[in-house]
Amino acid sequence: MKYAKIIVNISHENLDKTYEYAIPEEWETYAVIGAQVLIPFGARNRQIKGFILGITRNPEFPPERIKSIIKLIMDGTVIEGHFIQLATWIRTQYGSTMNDALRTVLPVKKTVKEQKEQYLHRIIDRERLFEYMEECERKHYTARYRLAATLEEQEVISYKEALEELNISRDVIRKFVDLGIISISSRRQYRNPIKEQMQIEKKIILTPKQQQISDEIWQEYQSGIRNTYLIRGVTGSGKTEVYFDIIERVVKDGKQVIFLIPEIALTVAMVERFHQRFGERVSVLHSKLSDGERFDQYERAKAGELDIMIGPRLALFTPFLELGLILLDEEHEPSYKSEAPPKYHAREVALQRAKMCNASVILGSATPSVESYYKAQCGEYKLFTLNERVGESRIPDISIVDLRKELKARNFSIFSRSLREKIQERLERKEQILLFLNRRGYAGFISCRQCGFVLECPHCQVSLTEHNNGKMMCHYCGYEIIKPSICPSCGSKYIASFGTGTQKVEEYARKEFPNAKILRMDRDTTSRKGAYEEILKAFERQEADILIGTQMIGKGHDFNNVTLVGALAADLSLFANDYRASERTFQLLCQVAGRAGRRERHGEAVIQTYQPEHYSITAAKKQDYEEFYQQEITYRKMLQYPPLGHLLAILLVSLDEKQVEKASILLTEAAKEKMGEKVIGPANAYHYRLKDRYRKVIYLKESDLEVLLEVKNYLEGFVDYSNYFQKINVYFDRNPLTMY
DNA sequence: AGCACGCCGACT
DNA sequence: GTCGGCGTGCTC
Repeated sequence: MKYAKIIVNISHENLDKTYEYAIPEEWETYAVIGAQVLIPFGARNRQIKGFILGITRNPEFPPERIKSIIKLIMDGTVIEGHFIQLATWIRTQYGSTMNDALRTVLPVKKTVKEQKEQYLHRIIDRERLFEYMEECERKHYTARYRLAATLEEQEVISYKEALEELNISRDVIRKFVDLGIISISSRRQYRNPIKEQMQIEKKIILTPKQQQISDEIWQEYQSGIRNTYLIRGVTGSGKTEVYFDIIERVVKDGKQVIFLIPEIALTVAMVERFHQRFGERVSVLHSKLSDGERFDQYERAKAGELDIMIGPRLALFTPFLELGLILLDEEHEPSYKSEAPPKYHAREVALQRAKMCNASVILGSATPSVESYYKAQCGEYKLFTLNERVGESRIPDISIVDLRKELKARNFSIFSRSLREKIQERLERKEQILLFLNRRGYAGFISCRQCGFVLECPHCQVSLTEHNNGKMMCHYCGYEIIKPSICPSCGSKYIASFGTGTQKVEEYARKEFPNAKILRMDRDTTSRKGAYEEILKAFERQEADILIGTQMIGKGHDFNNVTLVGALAADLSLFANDYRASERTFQLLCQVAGRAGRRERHGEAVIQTYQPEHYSITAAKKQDYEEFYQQEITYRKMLQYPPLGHLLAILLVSLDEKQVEKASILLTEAAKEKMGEKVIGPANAYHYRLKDRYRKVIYLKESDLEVLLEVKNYLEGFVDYSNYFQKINVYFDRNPLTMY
């Protein structure tokens, strides 16, 4: 008798394990890994769906208690065992529940998750509710009273809130629905269909260099070699043309292609270009599509109606049957890393999927991630470089302004003298200006405005961040000191937290340039739907002279009339408290400088900084990736940060402060047993208290990935086994992009 | 998630 | 005694 290990199709943590079922003989040939099955579950044997994760002859569960599979579900949604395998790989690599891993990989399970955002609405008036509350009080229905009292105050509360904060069981909520006191609603998603575009045949002739890259990759492909390629091409060098040429060849060969882009905001423009070149056999897949639309795209892909799928991360899981090539454009972008568990990196998963289906991978970027470039240097990836810009556009002149000198000259404004002059000039000439505030990862570090000194952790070489208790702290190891009042390096009293936001910049700009029309783009002004595009379009139509924004303004749109870009405080991201700060700063500065003078007009960029000698900034001025990389890799080597070592963040979250404290110590001890002093922490997370939950973080640093994954597996088991973790959520994040 | 079980206060 | 609310623990 054969038995199947099955995971049930209900999204709940308690059910995140496999159950063993007997396979009836008549189904044996179809019962393969990845197959969908109908099984009896629980005392009532209610029929639910599940997936086969493995097959065995020796069950772990007492055979006499094992039930049998009812039938296999073969309604066309035969999910390739391929995806189950990929989910298993993701689970072991990144540490998540199997359910979470399956949900990201399989479209079917996605819909289950969406029901989660539910709300309880009071549908009777307060008077009648009062009556009911009295009745509850009389009868000592404590849980019902709690819920009724809350509903008396607020008409709507979230399902989750009721369960967790009021400690109400689901039965009570169901009872309230039956009694007609409340109704339950769930949030819906918006439709966002693809606009059909007329197909315009455009044949572009590649430059010799572009052609050479395409030919070389194609030659290998044809002779059966599957490889990973990294194309480093400066902005405007025509990487896209190379992509298109290879895609066309792979498609003509009868294989399918996945083209990944970093963000949804960029899809529309990209899809248009693909439509013009490849016609109808192209589609998009992203989270803003409705369930139905998304389902259709999966179906079309499976039915062989599509050759190319474009989209952010999730497009990676398009069920193509003969995948030949995966491309990642702007491969260095942090949005390729998932923020929700499983916290996978699309680049790594792409490589894994490619390996499994015998496909090639092309990574492209003007400023590749240090990880990828390192692998290219080691010969693991094949590197191509495109150094020349195509057409007339030239690289802008970039100048660096030392803000310390501004202070000495008693200029306390956020605009240096030279930037102010240049802005004035552009305003007179009716040209446009982008002001860029580099706020990513900004975490309240302290710097000296006289000498540029930044307080750093002596153990981790990241900047310390300020806490409201007057202390400075390291979020890797928990090291802390009392906030100094004078600069430890030069004794100046101009030492303060660097806290300029975009609103402040706007205020200052209005004061300095009262006649200029100013637009601001940040999280506040773009929270409304479509606001992002509106602001960009308005600026494109030259309805404003100055656009102020964060890294959002660095991407996508080409502004013809912009001839000046100012990075107001390049240091802001340089001293974010994570080891990728330098890399990110260099990438942002290169990108944003590239926004100046995209076409015939010549552009200029001004970088204001307290750290003019920092290699991220000097290399950005020269637009010299090689120089930046050499510096950065030495530093990573020294501290064993990725790509030379591996880092695993473990985040513990709980409503109970004491419990999370205790659990974090236990987990640290367990980790230390396995890998000794390579365990750092536990420390309080940067947002120690977030949404009423307490958060502790532990870091593991290890050069051997296999060893690290082994320890991670051990700790996962430890968490499952130990009683101390019942009310604690434990999240794993390997090579995190954000620091906790 | 859904169901059974057992505890406990309230009601006849 | 019996009924019903409410929390807990299990599901192959």
